[in-house]
Parts: sequence; structure tokens; C-alpha cells
Amino acid sequence: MSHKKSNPDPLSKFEWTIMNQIWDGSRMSAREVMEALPPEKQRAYTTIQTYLERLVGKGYLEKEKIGMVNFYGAVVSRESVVAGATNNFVNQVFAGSASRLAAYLIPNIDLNSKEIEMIRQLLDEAERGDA
Amino acid sequence: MSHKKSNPDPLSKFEWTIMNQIWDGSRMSAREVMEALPPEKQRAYTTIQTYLERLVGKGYLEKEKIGMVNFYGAVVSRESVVAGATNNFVNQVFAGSASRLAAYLIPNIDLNSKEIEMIRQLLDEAERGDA
DNA sequence: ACTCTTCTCCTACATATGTAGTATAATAGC
DNA sequence: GCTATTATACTACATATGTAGGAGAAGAGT
Repeated sequence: MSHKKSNPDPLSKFEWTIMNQIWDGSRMSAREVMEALPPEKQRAYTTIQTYLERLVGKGYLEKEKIGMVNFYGAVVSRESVVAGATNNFVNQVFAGSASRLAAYLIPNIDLNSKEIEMIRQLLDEAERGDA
Repeated sequence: MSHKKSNPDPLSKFEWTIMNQIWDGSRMSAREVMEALPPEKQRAYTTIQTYLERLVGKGYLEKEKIGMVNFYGAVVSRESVVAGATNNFVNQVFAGSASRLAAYLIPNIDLNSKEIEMIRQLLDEAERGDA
């Protein structure tokens, strides 16, 4: 199998911010998204609306009007978008070598012992080739 | 220690392409950069020039004119830029959790046994707290 | 019914990014 | 010395991204 259905246009910085809210929650209105944003990411209400509409245009969200209000829900899974973005990032920054990224990452982040255990676990599985 | 000297403006996609060439090599002219680019990244000669100049403007490159020709060299280390970009990326896409990124990464990339060993090694060191 | 609030829809605009053309200067070959 | 090549400096322009204002509809409170 190798037909990787490619996602829509890549997400821009603030588009990620919006999408993260909706993926964390579910179907949300502009107001709800706005209220869920942390203080440093607050924007004008109509700015949120603009992004929501652009994301519909790009095929990331669908809109459903209930009464007077539009609700927006994700139509692409976070997983697939994250996968695509990670790939792009690795290509851009680590010249395609994900293991180079891993090698960079591990010593440079704070991992607690539980996380370290978890990663060991994953490595074991990767080694055995469990999918 | 906590004064992280923040890099200039973030690099855009094609700016990364250019910077990677220069980091891979060293001081290069526009023509040299152009010739070093893989076929799918070929652009008009003046496009390369434009990027080089923008990168000087952003503080990533310095320009030295030798005879008629400008040569461009990096003034920020690849490491620091990669570090910054990785941070931004992790924040954007993995909501700040690098271990979540690791958890995503490990099962999703092909690691050969040498790389797996290397990462185990790194985990051991991280655990012991060797800097 | 009138007013305040809160939506939606549409429009606008600055800055960033991708992409390259033109005019002009220097140089290398005949 | 004239011509072809190649480099620089400057200008241009489309699309993307960040950001938001205004007009007008709908509903809430009195």
C-alpha cells in the first residue's frame, strides 16, 4: 500500500492554533474557539471567523449552521495532518532523516522516566517490527 | 543559563533550501548555490539572488564581494536554527510535548538497528542526566 | 415596538513569500 | 574594439497569511 492520500494545503501557524482547538474539542462555534484560546493567542472575533472560513475553504473543516450560529468540525484527522507536517518538517530541516531528528530531540528535551520507558517500549516494538 | 539568543525571523520553505546548501558547503556565490540545488528545486538565477539578499537582510547570511561576484556565508549556526525551528514545530504541532513527538516518530519511521541502538544509548544518557 | 447584543457575510489591507524580469556594469573572446 | 556572457542592483507582481472593520439580520430584554 502506498497511496498516501495527501492532505489539503498545509496549515499556517495560526491555522494550527485553530485546528488544535477543534481537534482537542469537537464541533465548535467561532465564539467557542475564541474563548478556548489562551490569552497570548487571542484575536478579534472576526479574525477567528476568517480563519474558520479559510479552513473550510482548504478542506479541513466543515460548517453546519444551527439556528443563527455556524459550528465547525474537523473533516481530516489530526493524525494524518500531523504525519504530513512532520514529514515536511523532517525534509525541510533534517534533510529527510527522521533518525537525525530523533538524535537531535532526545538529548535536547526533558523526558521524565515514564516517558523514557515509553520510548524504550516503542523502540522494542519497532525492533520486533510490530506494526 | 537561560538567555537563549533568539534567531532572526523564521526561515520560509525555500529559504531553508538555500540555507541548507550553504550550511552543507560554505561560502557560496548565487551561481554555486543554483548549481548545487537538486533539479526539482531549480529556480531562475535571479530568484536565487533574491533569496540570498533576503537572507542577508534577515541576518542569516553575510555577503562579501570578491571581484565582481558576491559570496554569501552563514552567520548563524545550523544547530541554533534547527533548535529554534524544532521548538516552534513541536509547539505548533505537538502542543509543546516533545515526548508526544517522539511517541509519534518512533513507530512511524524506519529505523535500522544501528539507529535504534543509538537512540537507546541517548535514552540511557538522558536518564543518567549526562549533559 | 425599540434597543442592545451578537451573529454572519463581505470587504479591506498590510506584510510575507515565491518568482522573476530589466537595466546596467564588468569581463572574456575574438 | 566589439560582442556575447554573466553578475549585480533594482523593480514588479501574484498569492498567502495575519488581522480586522462594517453592514445588516436575528434574538433577548424591557
